[in-house]
Amino acid sequence: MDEREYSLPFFRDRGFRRQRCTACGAWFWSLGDHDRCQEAPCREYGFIGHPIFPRPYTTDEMREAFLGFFERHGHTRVTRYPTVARWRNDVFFTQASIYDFQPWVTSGAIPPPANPLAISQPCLRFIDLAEVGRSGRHLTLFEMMAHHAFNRPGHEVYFKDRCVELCHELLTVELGADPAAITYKEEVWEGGGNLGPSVSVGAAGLELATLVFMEYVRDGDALKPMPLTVVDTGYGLERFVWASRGTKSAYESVFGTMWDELRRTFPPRETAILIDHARALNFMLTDGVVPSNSKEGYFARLLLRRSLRILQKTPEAPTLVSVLDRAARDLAHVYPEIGHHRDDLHRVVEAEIERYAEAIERARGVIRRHEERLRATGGRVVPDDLLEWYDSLGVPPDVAVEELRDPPSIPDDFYALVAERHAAGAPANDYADRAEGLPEPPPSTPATEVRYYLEPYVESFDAHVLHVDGPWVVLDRTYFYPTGGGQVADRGELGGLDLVDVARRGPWVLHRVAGSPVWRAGERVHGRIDRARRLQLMQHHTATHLLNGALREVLGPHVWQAGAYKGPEAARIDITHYRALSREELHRVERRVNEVVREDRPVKSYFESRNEAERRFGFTLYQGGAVPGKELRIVEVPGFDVEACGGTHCTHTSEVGAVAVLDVERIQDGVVRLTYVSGERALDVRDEHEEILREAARRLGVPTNQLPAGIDRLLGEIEESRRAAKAKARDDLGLTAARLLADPAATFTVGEVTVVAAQVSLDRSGLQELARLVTRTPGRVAILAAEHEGAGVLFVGSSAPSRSAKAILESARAAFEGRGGGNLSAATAVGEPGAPLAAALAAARATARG
RNA sequence: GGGCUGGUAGAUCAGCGGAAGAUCGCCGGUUUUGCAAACCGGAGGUCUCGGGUUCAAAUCCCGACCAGUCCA
Repeated sequence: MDEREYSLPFFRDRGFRRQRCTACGAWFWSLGDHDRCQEAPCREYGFIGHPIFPRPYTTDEMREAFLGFFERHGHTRVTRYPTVARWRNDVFFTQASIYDFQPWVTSGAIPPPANPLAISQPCLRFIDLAEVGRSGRHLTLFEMMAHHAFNRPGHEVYFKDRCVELCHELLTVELGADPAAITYKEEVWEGGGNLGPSVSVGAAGLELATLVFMEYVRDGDALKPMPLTVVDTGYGLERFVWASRGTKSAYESVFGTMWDELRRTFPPRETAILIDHARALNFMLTDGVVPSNSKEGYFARLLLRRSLRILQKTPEAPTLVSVLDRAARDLAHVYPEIGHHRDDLHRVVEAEIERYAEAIERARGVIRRHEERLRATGGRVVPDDLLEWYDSLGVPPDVAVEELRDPPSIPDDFYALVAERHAAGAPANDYADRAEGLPEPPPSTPATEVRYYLEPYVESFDAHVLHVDGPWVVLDRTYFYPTGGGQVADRGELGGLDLVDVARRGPWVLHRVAGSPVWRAGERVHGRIDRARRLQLMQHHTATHLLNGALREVLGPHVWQAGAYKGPEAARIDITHYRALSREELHRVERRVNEVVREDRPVKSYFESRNEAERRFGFTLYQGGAVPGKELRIVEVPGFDVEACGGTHCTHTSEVGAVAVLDVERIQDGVVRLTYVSGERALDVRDEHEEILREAARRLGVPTNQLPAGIDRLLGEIEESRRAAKAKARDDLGLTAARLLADPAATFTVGEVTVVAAQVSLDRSGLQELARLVTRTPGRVAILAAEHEGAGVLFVGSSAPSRSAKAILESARAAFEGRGGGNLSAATAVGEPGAPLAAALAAARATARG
């Protein structure tokens, strides 16, 4: 990046000098003279015992100082976003403040909530999980304070120069740092195909902030200016607090009195881990993560289980729930939503604690048995076994070792070895682009005016064609609902052609018709919506909201929508929940939903500013993932359910008719799927079910209400006749065995050994059973032959140690070109079709005699 | 989303190519004033499901389903 990018008027006018770090070689700007940049590792920490800021701040004070400063300097304070980044499919968690605005705001698709804005965003990062408590500064939960500006052509807010000036003023004027101590290091930031200059702000060995200026798009080797440039800053709240206190580790500065409290029981490292994890868990669980074995849920489980292990090792340790509560109390000063649903959060945690105990219990059994088996054969447990057990049973090595009589030593690099086992490549981070495969209208095409929100009951309308591309048509206005929010697109007719799909792309609604329309731009066309289908979709969509509300009421506020689909045949909703639904819970949910339907509550749909809506309803608005836009469309059933939603809805709950849940399944750990129908479909499905019952009852010849009893009787009869058939077959075989033993043509004796040799008419398993009956008495040999499916089968059984079944079979095999084998007590072979079975039988008989 | 374990009697599990087992529980008997216990006997199985390989599959291979776990 060209050095002119960094030569800002602010630096030049204020007397900053461009200098070069003798350690890392980077250029930096400073008012003071430094041979090195003021960041680790180029220089060591100089602020321990000598704080960078003249007075100590608490975390809350520092956050307020930052936000207040930027508010006074023209920024709007924006509330935090959830730590679970539901609006993105490439990451699980919010890892930086700019994540809040990606991808829609940074791409220019929608305006930011305020411009410029200031925020302190709680972020979760798990990359350095192992360093937490060890390094003295790493955290899984931290707050990134930031000021952001989004500049469009003609609407410039501020960029590099003003940004650096604000930063410098914050540090030196607001917080009182020595201006000469600060260095601004020149760096380059790159990500997501964009890049730009960035400045790293350091003092006394500590990197305090990074100022990033997204400015260019990489186009091969060339750089093209971005139409929208972004000021992306990041100031580590915890670092600032640490810098104001200069304690040995950041934890003592950041964790306040909770640190001192837990330190009475735990060593520093464990204390730091417990508090850090408790803080992170409070945010994750409050924002709707349910611990599980996959996706974001796994990270909650990881933190919970790590904390549990520490607590379990210490006899006088408090409970995990009380540690979480204690951390929540500190956070709730600024984030009142933390701790709001304390009881529900406890239930979630207790469920996970129980599951961990079960997993460990299961593991103990496996480990003990494994060692016993090894000891029996003179082997012993090796370190590799510990790895295997951690991987497949979830038992940490120190717990496994407790269970062993002769434990191996735990490898020092245990967790590195685990990582090695999972060396497989990372999953593809695909931004699923729904627009893919859709035509792109020319940019000059005016936006489609969407009418389905305002007048959801309109059935036919006229509109003008704006653009035609193959079967796709763009209109100036439309009442057709495009696929979105889990609701499938409308059908109907457009200009006399069947409408087969509707999709949204940017500001346009694209209509796909069957055939090739020859319409010109400006032509007037008539649209007619498939009314019955649309009504059904509306009913399903509203039913989804009602169900969601009822689920949260019955199961608790940890329930979040994790996906939904509303089709004309049925609808389904996936929810986060820590176990399968019981019949009783489902029953209560169903009752509640239908109660709300009968109460005929209004379903209000309206637009509201994002900030106002979030203030009134909180982030549970975003059940279907985040919705872009400064204005949100709110769908509210007062006192029951409020969601940001772009779908079409009934105006009163009674229009839903009824909601019938057809199926409940646990689709993965932590996620339950409900499939249901409403409206006309509920009646149809009820009719179908009744018909199935009636038909089943008719076939069974019982009244419908006696169906279960009738089935029991039938099953009993089947079971009985199965037993009878089995008994009869056994009896028949017994008779055959007795007959053969009494038949001198079939039976002869050699010394102590009785040999039965005969050709019978049985299938393969019949031969085996008969041989078994004969050889139940010791000292017997059974040589049985049968024709089966055109080929000869020979079965030899032996209870005489002197006669090997296998040897007898081997001697006869060649005679009928048989293939087979066996062991001392049983052997079988199948011959070639047409080969002489009698000869084989004779050969076997001869061997048994001899 | 990917890897790894596992799915056999009511429960916990063994068996890992040659004729389905153990322990507990259950039923019956002996013994005992009664209970517990001991001893003897018995019932209980579509070895998760579907394909394949093989003379032969609970066992090996492939695929589903279910559960557990680790990693992103």
